[in-house]
Amino acid sequence: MTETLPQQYTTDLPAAWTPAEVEQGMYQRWVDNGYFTADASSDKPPFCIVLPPPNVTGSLHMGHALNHTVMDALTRRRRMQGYEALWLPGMDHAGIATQNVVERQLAGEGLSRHDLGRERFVERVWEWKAEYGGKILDQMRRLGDGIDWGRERFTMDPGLSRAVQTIFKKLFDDGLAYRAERITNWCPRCLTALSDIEVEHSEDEGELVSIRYGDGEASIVVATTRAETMLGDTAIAVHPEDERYRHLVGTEVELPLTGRRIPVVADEHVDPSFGTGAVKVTPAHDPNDFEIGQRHSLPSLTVMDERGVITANGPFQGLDRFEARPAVVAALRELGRIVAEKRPYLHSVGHCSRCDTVVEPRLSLQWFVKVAPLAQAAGDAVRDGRTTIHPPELAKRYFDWVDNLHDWCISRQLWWGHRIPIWYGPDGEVVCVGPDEQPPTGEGWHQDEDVLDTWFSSGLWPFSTLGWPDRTADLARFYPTSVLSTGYDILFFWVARMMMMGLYAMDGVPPFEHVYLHGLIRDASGKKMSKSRGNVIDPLAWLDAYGADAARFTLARGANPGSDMALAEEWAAGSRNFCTKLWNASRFALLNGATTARPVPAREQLTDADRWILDRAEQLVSEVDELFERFEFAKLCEALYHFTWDEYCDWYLELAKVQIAEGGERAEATRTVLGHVLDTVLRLLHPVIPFVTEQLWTALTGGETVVLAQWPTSTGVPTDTVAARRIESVQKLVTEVRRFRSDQGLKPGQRVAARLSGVDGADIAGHLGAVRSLARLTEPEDSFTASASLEVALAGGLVLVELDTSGTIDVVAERRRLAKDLSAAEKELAQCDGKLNNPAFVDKAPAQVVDKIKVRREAAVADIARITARLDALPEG
RNA sequence: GGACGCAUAGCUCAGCGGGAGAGCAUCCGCCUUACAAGCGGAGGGUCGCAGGUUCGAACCCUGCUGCGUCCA
Repeated sequence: MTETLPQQYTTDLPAAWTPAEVEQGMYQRWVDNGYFTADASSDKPPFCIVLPPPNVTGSLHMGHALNHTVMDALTRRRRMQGYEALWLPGMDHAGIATQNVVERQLAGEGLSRHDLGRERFVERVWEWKAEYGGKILDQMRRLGDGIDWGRERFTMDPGLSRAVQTIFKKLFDDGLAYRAERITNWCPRCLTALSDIEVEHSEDEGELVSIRYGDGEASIVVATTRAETMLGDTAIAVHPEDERYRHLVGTEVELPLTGRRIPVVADEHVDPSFGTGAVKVTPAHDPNDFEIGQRHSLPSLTVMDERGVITANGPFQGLDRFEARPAVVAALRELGRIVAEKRPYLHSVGHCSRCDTVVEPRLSLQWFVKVAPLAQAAGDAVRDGRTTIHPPELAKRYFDWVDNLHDWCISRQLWWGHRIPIWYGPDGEVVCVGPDEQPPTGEGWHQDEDVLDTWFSSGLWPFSTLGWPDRTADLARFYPTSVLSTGYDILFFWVARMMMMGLYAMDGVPPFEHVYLHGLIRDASGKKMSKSRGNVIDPLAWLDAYGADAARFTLARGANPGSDMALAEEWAAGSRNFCTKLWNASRFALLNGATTARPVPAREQLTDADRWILDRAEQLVSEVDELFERFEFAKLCEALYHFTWDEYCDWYLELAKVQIAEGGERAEATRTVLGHVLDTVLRLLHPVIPFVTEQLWTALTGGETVVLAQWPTSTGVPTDTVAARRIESVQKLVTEVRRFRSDQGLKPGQRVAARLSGVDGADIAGHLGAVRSLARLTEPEDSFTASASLEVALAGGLVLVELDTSGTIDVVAERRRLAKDLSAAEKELAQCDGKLNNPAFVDKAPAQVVDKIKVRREAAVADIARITARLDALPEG
């Protein structure tokens, strides 16, 4: 057979894989050729992932890199499986973050947003976006994201803004969006309300001050960590059953420093066992106090402005809240009102998740979404299995949240965002304006000043990006989406809200079939990465140093469901080594004429090694498939790594060398097996490491691209167990000889004459050439004198290997080697006897387990006898 | 304060009822004609502690300790 091998490809393959030189051009070719462009009109089954939109201000961090690797792998595999695969990109407008960035820029020019005015400021933000926004999109290209760039979306785009307005109107009309005066989480720095989950609690050091209110008989001690709020107290509350204070309920006591008299009220929500059992009530500055105030019709006295500066008349007016606190305490101390002070006092303090400023509960008029009915539906969709959460342990957390949800504060006192489509009339009219409606005009009409929470528009992402509210082809084709992949840290912020909004907007159809939640990235010692710790690893540094494939493989390989991932530079280097290994193995295969141009010959024309590696590849396909379906990225990477390195490279390539050396039909058959197995591996690896596999696969097959290659499927050929057993025997024999050689200090390259007996019984007579090649043994010649020997127990029987080491052997080393084997066998025997001598075990354990132990025992006994005999035969060392 | 998760080799993690595993790190020997980003070999663990269930527990149950996360 002298047919043409695809030589043009083999010679094209450089000696080394140089990702930096190849990746960008390769990526651009993929995009230009439209491989990632989804066709809504095809008749393929749909597969769709919407990208969790990164902030327009953001840049790529490891968490993104992980999530993108996952999404890309899922999408690429489906594409290869023949799905119409759409991975839809975009960004969100990040209200507070973006406004902050542009305000900082303005501050550099000595301006505030108020100097520009709302309209000009918003223009300015758009200008900023055009110039600096979306850096992350370019970084995504470097990662190799197989994304449909033609469908890129932005939450502030006209289409998505229209979706926001439409859904707001629907919520308003259904009575699910309402305006109310409530205590909300307020950031005195960002000057806006926040939703509950945008507040992060931490245990901070503060002070607990006990203050005596009233005098003499009518005095009550209350404790507080926020002394300055006492200026706004309008009552003291005690538990109605509390005997200590029963006589005071209904009376009034003097509020120090203010001269005001405030009532003592009885409220069941007061915990009589905490502190003195009496609490001060500041309805305008505390959510619990607000509730008490409502129940007892107490006035709400606001004593701070939006920046946290005291407004109450008196000596504290104009002080910041943190200056006012010690000042108030000092003044109270002077009056002899301080009963106790505990400092430092650890307690939970809320911080703005954006800027870390201590959140100030503030009474204000805000818009809310009534979430109860939406949350119920969102919970049910998961409960009844229409949407599956992976890993399932996280579903419980999801339920806990959606089942105990407070109404969602959606208005933000910002300028950058979707302005609330509510117009107020001169006579108190409130009109909600839909997307195709004209807002009312005329004297006294004005639009609500606030914008909507960014998460409100993000919540619409799975359908707004597909064209909703229009009934587009994309929407019909790709909704509900297949998988939503994101970190579990935004399960509530985003996933739960998309579930609520999707079910609400799309007639009860949930937005995803599967929700995959990956873990968080940590440093090598398991600590959270943060700028302050200085342990952040920049993914771009990895892309530069090791290539995109290595970075991706590292992340995918660490992605065990439900657990966080520790990362270190060595991990990436290891992945780079794997890519190099794959490269070199492919180069070897190609240099030796590996090909997919011919089909693999019929089984009976193949060797045990061929059949074994083909069967293993077959098993690998099913294993990888199953692991993909279960989102087990770490395990599927491990399986691919192990097969490629430990089986294909370490054994089959070595065995193939022997077969190719035979020449003729054997060599030709080997070339097709080499080629087909490599082809399978490259296709299986492509979703995770797209670049190197593309170059190798096109070189191997001459095909246009592996991006569109067909995903491997099982052929259904049954495993050849005889071939597998023989190869395992060869592996064991070779390994034992190598071990002997190493123990005896024989150089790896040194060829040693050897005589093998018992190979027929062990059923490996056909593999002597391979054994000799892999163990570096040569045929015994006439002068052969066995100076050393070892026995290897194989599945079929014992093999004796006699070696001519042309000299003496290291008796001490050999004795040590045998002693070790003996000790292992004795331990095995003891273990087996321990079980078999236990009547309860023999009686109750399943027969197959008992039989297995018996077989193991027999083997151990035989080993002991054999090794003991050899030790006895050994000369004194 | 409530809930959950995790404790397995030096490090990071698999395994979750019947012979303790991987990657990295370590030690020894090698530039053996694809690969020193490599090859061959080796060492290393009372599977957090204490009970219990079971013929049998790293694995199931209870308690404890330590660490972490989420919610208040």
